[in-house]
Amino acid sequence: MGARSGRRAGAPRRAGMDGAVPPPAPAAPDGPAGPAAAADHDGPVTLQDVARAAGVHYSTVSRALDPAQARRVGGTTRLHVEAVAREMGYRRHLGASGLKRGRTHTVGVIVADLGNPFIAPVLRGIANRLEESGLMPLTTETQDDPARLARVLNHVVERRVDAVIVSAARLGNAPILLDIARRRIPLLLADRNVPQTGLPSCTHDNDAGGTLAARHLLDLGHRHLAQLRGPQDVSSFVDRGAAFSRTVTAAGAVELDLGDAARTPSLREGQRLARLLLARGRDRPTAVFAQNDLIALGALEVFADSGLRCPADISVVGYDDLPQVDRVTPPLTTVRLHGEELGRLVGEMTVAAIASPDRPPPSLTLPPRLMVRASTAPPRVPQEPT
Amino acid sequence: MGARSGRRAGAPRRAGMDGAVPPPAPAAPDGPAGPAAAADHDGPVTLQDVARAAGVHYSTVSRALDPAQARRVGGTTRLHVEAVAREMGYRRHLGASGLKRGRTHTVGVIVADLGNPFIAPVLRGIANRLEESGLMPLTTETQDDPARLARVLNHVVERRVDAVIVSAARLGNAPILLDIARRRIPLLLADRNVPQTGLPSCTHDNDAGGTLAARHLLDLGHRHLAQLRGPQDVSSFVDRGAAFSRTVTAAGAVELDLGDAARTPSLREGQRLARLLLARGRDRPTAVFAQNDLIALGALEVFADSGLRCPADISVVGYDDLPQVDRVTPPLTTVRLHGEELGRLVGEMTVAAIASPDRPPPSLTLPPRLMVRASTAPPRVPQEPT
DNA sequence: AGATCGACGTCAAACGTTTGCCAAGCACCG
DNA sequence: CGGTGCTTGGCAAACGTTTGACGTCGATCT
Repeated sequence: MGARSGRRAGAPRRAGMDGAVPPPAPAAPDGPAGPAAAADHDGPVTLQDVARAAGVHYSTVSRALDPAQARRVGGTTRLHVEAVAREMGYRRHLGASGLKRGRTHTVGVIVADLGNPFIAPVLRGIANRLEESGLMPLTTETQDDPARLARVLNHVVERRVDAVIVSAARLGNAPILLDIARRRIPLLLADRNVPQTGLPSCTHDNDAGGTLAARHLLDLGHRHLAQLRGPQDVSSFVDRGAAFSRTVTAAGAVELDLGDAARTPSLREGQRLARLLLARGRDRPTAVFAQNDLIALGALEVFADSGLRCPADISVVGYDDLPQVDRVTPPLTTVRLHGEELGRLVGEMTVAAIASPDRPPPSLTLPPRLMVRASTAPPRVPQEPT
Repeated sequence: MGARSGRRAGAPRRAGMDGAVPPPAPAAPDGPAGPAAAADHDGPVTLQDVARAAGVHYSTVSRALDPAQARRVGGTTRLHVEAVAREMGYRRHLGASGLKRGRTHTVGVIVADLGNPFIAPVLRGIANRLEESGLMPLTTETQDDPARLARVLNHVVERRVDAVIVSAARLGNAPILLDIARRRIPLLLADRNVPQTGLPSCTHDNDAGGTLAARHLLDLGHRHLAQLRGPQDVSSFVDRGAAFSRTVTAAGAVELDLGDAARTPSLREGQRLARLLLARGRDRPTAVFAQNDLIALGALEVFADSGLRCPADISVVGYDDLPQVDRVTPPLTTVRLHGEELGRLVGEMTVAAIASPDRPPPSLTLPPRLMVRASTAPPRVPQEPT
């Protein structure tokens, strides 16, 4: 080497912002993070640059800066190198590092809908847990579009993420998920399961949740019930629906089959289903279980518009306990999930899966909890008090 | 290489799921994305592997697969190579590619709080626009913690993102932001501005928004007003607050100075400010401008709890028009922003900034719009009808 | 004193791509 | 038939790291 052009010659150069920058104030020329200057080429500072400046070989710099290898280099040298590196604002190039080490310290996180309030705590839990292990989530949403899921998976594969967490899985996505698993990329399912794949998952106990909802309504005395179902290609909805039905039937009460389900777990679809329900006329149940809060909110709205009072005329149970549902009218009885905890756990599982890819972590379920509020009450005229 | 252990010997192995797998069905052995097999080593398929299988040099494969270079290779060869690559499930290693090309096709996106409903559409807008240009957002939240912001910025720098979009900027973050800019990483501010830095930004017109809110209340006849301020180190709140005050004063009405501001733009802080306001007793204004909807919701709750009726006793204007605020009681009058549009625009700016890093794109502002609902009404006893 | 050892550094070969350059082959033209 | 130009494909040098395999140098042991 040695024969590179000039060294620390030339003007300091204030790397960055040469082109028209409107306001003058450069404000704090030396930020807290150091000058970040002094490479003899443009582009970021490299190991070479630091090595030259510190007067050692670049492999020494690499070792000095890697805690795991730091004992391979003398104490004073290490301190010196560290000082120089900090001074120059060196940041290691994780892409290059990953090329060599085969680890990108990045985990793909794929969710269905960032706008669903339920997802934020989950992401927070994941991010916090991953950060503890030096990993960073690469989050994307699919909007429940299979084509988009495929594209996103492609992106994360190209980026060679260390693992993928999918919380956007629909039952039909099994093949494409298995394709990822076949690439030996650890794949974890969060919140939504796809049992046929046998992939490790961390979900809420939808079975328990559905049972909870049913039992509550039965205990109140309801004998005519119905469900406003979420998309039936999502395990969570199927499971909680099945548990609800099972419990209702076992109690000898009757469940009206609406014959349709929401295409997306959204307010709008909740409205549609509610209208469908009202169309049943005299057949109408005294209580409904909306398979998630958004559907419940949509339904409440339709009920109110058609003069039906909740809970006097009809009781409504939701699912998820979204942030504001205790503030709508009437405050919604719902099943509470602990999103952040779930995120944290799946983060934990991910770390484990990366550490030993051949031994996938066991699946987990979290218990839900019923939040009783004002949207449920005994039926006005208790049918068949038995 | 060559002398690695076994090849395609051994059982199929169902990659990554040896441990207890409950359901049997392997489901669709060949997914739509191809077999993804047949490298003579473990780990992902490389150019070398494809080249060997196709009987050409790996540089030829590289070219055949790059649309921009594809004309450098003969038609039949290209088709053959493409077929083999698809067959083998080859995915290019973006890390390695980025090392050579200096482009990661990744953009860091930093937001304050993923749980804030306002942010989801913004992220959607950004993601959609970026995807059109083959970029992928790397999204993280800082929870408005400066230390966390620093960590996150460090992460994205280490990953050599092509640009960074910061929507979590507080005014005090100027130095650390400039540190990024000094590294010649294009940096765009979304929603929140930091004027001192002169960085390009895309924000809502908070000046217009604050004016809109003030004018509405003044037009209703209110003469005694107050603001429930958001964090005063965030440009958006400062700006809309200033505009509000200016308009109120110009109209000769009086604004009560609460002497405090929310530490975070959250429901809880809204409650605190509302209690502070009530403590003023007989001094109480007839209308308040909450600088965002969460604060407004918190305040509404406190008002209701203390027997104050809205809008009869006190009018409330919010800001953001969050998804559910038309469904609380009373439906909230608020200023609507178009988050997705903002996201899209900042995505656009980002693409431009990456294309020509020396010519930062001009800043933009989007006009807000007042949504009048039931939380505002004329004061019960119009003071000084003039 | 010679062998051995530990500590500290350097060398150089990867990792998977991209790409400037060269060479071979071919067609075409004068 | 020689020259020119075009097409196609191979070669090899990067990009910034990591890391196994040496060296070198003192110090310690026998």
